[in-house]
Amino acid sequence: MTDRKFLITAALPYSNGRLHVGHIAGAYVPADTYVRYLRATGAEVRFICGSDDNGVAALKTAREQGKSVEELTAHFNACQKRDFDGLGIEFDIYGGTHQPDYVKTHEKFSQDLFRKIHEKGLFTKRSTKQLYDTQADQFLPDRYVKGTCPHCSSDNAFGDQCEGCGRAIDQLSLVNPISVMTGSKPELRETVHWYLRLDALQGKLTEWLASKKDATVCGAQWRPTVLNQSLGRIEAEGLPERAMTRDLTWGVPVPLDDPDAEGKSLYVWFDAPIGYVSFTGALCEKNGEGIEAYSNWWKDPECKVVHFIGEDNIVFHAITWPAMLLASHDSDDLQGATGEYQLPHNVVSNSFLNIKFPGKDEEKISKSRGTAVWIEDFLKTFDPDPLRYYLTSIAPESARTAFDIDDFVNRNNTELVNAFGNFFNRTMTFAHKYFDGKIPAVGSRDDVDNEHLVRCQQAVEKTGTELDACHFKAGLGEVMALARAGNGYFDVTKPFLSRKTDMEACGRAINVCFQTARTLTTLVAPFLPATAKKCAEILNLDDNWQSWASATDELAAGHAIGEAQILIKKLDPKEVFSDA
RNA sequence: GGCGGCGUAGCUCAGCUGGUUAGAGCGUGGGAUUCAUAAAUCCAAGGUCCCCGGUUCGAGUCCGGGCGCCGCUACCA
Repeated sequence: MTDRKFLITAALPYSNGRLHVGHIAGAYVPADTYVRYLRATGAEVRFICGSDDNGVAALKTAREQGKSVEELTAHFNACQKRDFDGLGIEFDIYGGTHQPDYVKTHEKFSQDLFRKIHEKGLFTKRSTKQLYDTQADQFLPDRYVKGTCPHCSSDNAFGDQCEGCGRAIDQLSLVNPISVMTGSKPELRETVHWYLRLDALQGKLTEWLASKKDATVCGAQWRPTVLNQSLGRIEAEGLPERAMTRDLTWGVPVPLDDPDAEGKSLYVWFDAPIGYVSFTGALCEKNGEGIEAYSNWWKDPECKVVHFIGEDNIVFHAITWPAMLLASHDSDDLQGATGEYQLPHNVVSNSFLNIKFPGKDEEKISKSRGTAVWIEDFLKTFDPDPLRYYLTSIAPESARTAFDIDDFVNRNNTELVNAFGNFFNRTMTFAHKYFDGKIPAVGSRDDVDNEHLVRCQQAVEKTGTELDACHFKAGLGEVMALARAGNGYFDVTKPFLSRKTDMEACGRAINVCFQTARTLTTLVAPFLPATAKKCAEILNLDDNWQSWASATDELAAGHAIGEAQILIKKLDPKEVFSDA
């Protein structure tokens, strides 16, 4: 087990806004849970994230807020980091593609990869016409041009799609185009860009993706949506060349000795995933291994790279990004030979989270419509673990689900508190009342005791199996099932009766309850780290308590436990709603 | 239009390569109990597994068709 090596990434949040529950449910809680589990099994893991700072969207927001783009992205980078910290999502490094401490390294990595692909002849240089905002002094992406729809004459049409009739629009066919950046009338200009030859890579990519269909062959369970969406797309439309450069100065400069490259940046979707690599380099440097040690993670076939993303990122992480990596290869090895960038071992994607307010229909989370539940606000009222619990239990693993504050409170109270918290609490208080705060003697266990202990062992295995497969909802379900089984055992053995008649039997039962609590502590740790830590303190466990292998190590009779305390607070729906 | 996902108990959802009386949690009704954050536990009621057809000894599970909801369709990330 200890020879396993993983590099886990969570999607880089774009640094022009705060984080809401949808972001967290999609990529971050699952990734953090996975990392914690892998570490518990003894794997060597690095967990990488950071902000995606480049691109025109940050410029636009900065302009709207009257800030410099550096100021804006630094601000939100810090906000996001705070939110992650508050939720117990612990990256080994939280970088930023244009943050002062990372931008140089990031540029170097991005430019190196671009050059490498260029040398391999997998870019096509081509000229196109595009709208230009003379006031903002920049070319306008489709979405940044507004105008009248050529189909339905709606005034609410953008350069990519009409909001009125929903039809796709060519930017140049818009009637009376207006720049969203400045409101001025754009003019048509000629521009040159470098296009990635996805067409040339299509065969290899298809083969690579197809190899992920069989988990027993590739060793990773790809979610059907990720695979089918990507393969379906390629099969239906093929892969055309895609521009990987933009007319923009806020980004990574195009590293070519070519007058046409002047004033151009790499497309933000080209450089963003390279952030995973450059932040790894920065982490290695910080750890004193030197920046080049990144290759121990990225260019070693023994290391498994797993990306956690939201559904909007599927195409980029399952097609474009692997294409970039493939394009850099000298060998024909699909996954990457030693010394070459390894293609992702898995891409784990969740659907989006909708939101459901009391008395209203389920709807999309939207900043502009004010339907987002911000992490910052949430953490002012609630502890992080109930949110982690809720988001994992309703995780949109196969279809969209909805965040419902009513449901959140209910699940917290009826599941987390009543089943899990209560089992701990009744065991602890019982031991304090009748066994002087010490683990009672094992006694001579009977079938009921032994069967329950076997049940604990099975829970460890089942939870592990689910987590290995990135089935977080199911994994958490196994943990909760054990907590319920613990309650069942308590009720069947009735130590509260035997304490009056047979202290040996009473102690025996409580001893088994403690072993169960011990196991639960390790099992719940990947999901609810703060709660697990509390459990470990209460149980007075040694430093190795998170190790999966030690989950069923028995607490010795006589072992002293700490004070009993409430693990999870019960929430009063009335108070919660008055806040919302 | 094309591609993809979803449609299973009142609610939220599990059901891998087809196989005994279709599962869990919540909710509801009831029993028994008191160590516990008035919690736990046990039992029960509740389903045409969206519809039609096909393959099969046998389909919620595979195939074809249809209906409904949703997402994607790349140069906004």
